[in-house]
Amino acid sequence: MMERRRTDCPALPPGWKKEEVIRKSGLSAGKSDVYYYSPTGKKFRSKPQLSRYLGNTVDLACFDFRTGKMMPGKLQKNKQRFKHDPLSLAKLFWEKRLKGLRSSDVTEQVLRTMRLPKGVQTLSFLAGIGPDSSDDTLLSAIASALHMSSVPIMGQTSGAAEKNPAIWLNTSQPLCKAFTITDEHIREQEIKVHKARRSLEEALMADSLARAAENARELLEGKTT
Amino acid sequence: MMERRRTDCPALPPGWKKEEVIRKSGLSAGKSDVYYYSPTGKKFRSKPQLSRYLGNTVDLACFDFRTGKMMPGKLQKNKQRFKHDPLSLAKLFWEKRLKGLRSSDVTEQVLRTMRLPKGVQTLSFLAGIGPDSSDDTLLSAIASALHMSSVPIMGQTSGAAEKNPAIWLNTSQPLCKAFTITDEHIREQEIKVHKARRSLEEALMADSLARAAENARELLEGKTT
DNA sequence: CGGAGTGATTTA
DNA sequence: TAAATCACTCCG
Repeated sequence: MMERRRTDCPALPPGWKKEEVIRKSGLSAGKSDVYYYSPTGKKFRSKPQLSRYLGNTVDLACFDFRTGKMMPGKLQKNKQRFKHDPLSLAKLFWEKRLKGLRSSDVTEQVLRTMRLPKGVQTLSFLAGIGPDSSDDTLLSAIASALHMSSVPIMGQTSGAAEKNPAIWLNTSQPLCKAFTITDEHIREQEIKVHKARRSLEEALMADSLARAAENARELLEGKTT
Repeated sequence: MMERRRTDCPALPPGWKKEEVIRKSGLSAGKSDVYYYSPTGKKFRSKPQLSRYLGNTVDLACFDFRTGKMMPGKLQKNKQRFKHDPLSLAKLFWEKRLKGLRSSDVTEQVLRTMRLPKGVQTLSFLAGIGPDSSDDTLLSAIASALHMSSVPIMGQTSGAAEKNPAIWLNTSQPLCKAFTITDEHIREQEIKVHKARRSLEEALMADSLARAAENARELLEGKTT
């Protein structure tokens, strides 16, 4: 059920165990904490603490506390290394999105996630969008464009949506977003999951759009510069 | 200038405070971080974060986060720095992309698109020499992203769906988004908090999207500045 | 689990 | 390159 199993850690001397505990609530819900246990059962919560204990018996310079593995490329600059490897990029994408989820301050999380990287932001001026516009504008512009051009409109929405007062629908417009939030009975864990999924959705969209827009920008600038 | 006293910030609404903290160790020792505190005590660590919170309540275009003062000559953001006729170029661009819209096998397309280094992506869609020998990759990515973002999460509790985002990829949905959060139980202590958060979330998102969609509609219907 | 403090990454 | 933003560690 839970991710609380202590696993062997090959990167450390025999007998050392690693454990990862997922945070269940609060601002950092979904994030995890990593612990290590010495052969004698002593718990270690950070790399410095581990280092102090092991002294020079083990060189932790390349030891990545979170993953529990030795990272040859020394420092955490490994991230940089992967940046240009397409496969790693794809992996990182999912990993990042799935992990960097905040559940509590959802409002800000979502808005921040929806903020588009440079590519799209640059594009926004192409779309003639005013200074006031948020990045959402561009997202919607794209969405609308797609919609108006080739995406068929299926039926509106389920009855659930219609009943909900929080819903926002504008049938006169190509882009509709409906929020249906029913909270009769709440179970916190459930919320986290749902919110996390929503964050994931947004993340996926933003990321894909960012990449696409980046190309667009390059194209357009290449033509005009 | 020095330590870490919270000072009033005249450039912001009454009650906002500014603080500068010098980093005392590590590689970045000696550098400083600037924080702001809302009247309610919430801490802000960057201008974007501040912006998101203040919304259009305060125009931060000229606000210099580090100094805490308005700098009239500082308009770095959202400014017209486009080169030729961006609007038509952009329109043309999207229009072209839209024609090759494909809804099948979007999963793979998205993944492939995300894997491609941006240089390759640009080339492939410019020259039509991509792996799929079409220049629809970008658009498909966008379409997929939109689909993903648009796929409502109905109340269903498919475990598969929760764990595999790709499952959403092939759904055909209008550009309507329905968020359904089904709550069962929640610890009483947290009910208020969560409800408050959701309310805020709804309000912000609905408003943001409404404005965005409106802008998009006007833009695409030919509104020319 | 929170969050101040610092590293890492992105932007200008 | 530095500055700004963001992410994460680490310890209470």
